[in-house]
Amino acid sequence: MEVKEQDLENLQVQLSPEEYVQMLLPLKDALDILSGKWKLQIIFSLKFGRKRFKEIQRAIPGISPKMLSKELKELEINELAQRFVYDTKPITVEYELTDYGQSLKPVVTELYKWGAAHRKRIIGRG
Amino acid sequence: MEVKEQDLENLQVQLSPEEYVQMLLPLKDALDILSGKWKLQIIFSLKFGRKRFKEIQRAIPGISPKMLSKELKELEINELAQRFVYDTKPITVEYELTDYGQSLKPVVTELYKWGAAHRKRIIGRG
DNA sequence: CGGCATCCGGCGGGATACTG
DNA sequence: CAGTATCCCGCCGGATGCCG
Repeated sequence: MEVKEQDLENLQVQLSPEEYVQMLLPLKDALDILSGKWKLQIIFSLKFGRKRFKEIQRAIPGISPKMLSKELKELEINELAQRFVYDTKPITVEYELTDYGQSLKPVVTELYKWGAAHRKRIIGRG
Repeated sequence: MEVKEQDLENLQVQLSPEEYVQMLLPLKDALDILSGKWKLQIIFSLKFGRKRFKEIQRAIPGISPKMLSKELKELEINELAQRFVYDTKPITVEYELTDYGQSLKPVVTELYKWGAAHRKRIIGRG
C-alpha cells in the first residue's frame, strides 16, 4: 500500500488494520531518531549556525554535558549533525547541522509554531 | 523579544544567549506535552476519526493497555483528545481528537513526511 | 471491554570527579 | 574546553491479576 502525502490530511478511504500499522511506520522511524527531551532542542539551537559544545549547553537549560555528548553522538550517527575539531589550546569543538539535518527544519518549525500557539492558549487562561 | 514565524527558517540576526533561551521555550512546551514514544503515534491513529480503546491498541504495535491508558489520560488533560463512554455490555469507550488536537495535524504530517523520506534514504543503502 | 492496583527489574540520567 | 568515568537513585514501564 502507498499513501500519497496530499491525501494524508483528510483521508476518507477505509483502511484495514494492517494498513493502519503500515502507515505508522514512517512516524515510528522518525520518533526512534528524534523522540526524547533533547534532540529537537539541540537541532533547533543548531538551526542558526555552527555552535561550540558549551554554547549549545548554555542554550539549553538543564542539559548535562553527559546527556549533550550522548545526544550529539546519536545525531552524528544518523548524519543529522557533523562534528568539527580544532587543534587549539584548549581544544575547540564545533557542531553543525548537515544538509540532511537541515531537512528537519520544517518539522522543528511546525513544532515551534504549535508550541507558541499553545503558550498563548495556556497563558490566556492565567 | 518576539520572533516572527516567517523569520524562523533563515534567521540571520545576532541573538544574545538569553534570547536563544527564550526562543526555546515554545519548543520545550510542545515537547513537554508530546515527547515520548507514544503520544504522536496515538494522535496519528486518531487523525482519521474516532476509535475504540482496543482499536488504538491494535493500531500501535507494542503499546500496553497501561501505557495507552496513561497516555490517553494525559492527552485528555491537555484537551487534545476527548473520551466518550457508552453504557453497553460490556462497556464501550471511544476516543476522538478535539478541535485543538486537530491543530497538531501539521506537526504530525511534517514528521510523517520526514520519516517517509528517511525510510527511503535508509532503504536505498541496502 | 476498558481499565486500575500491585509488584518489581532495568536503565535513564543526575551529580560529582577526573583527564587530554 | 570538551568531554569521560563512576556511582547510584528514581521511575518508567512490563507482567500479572482483579473489577465494574
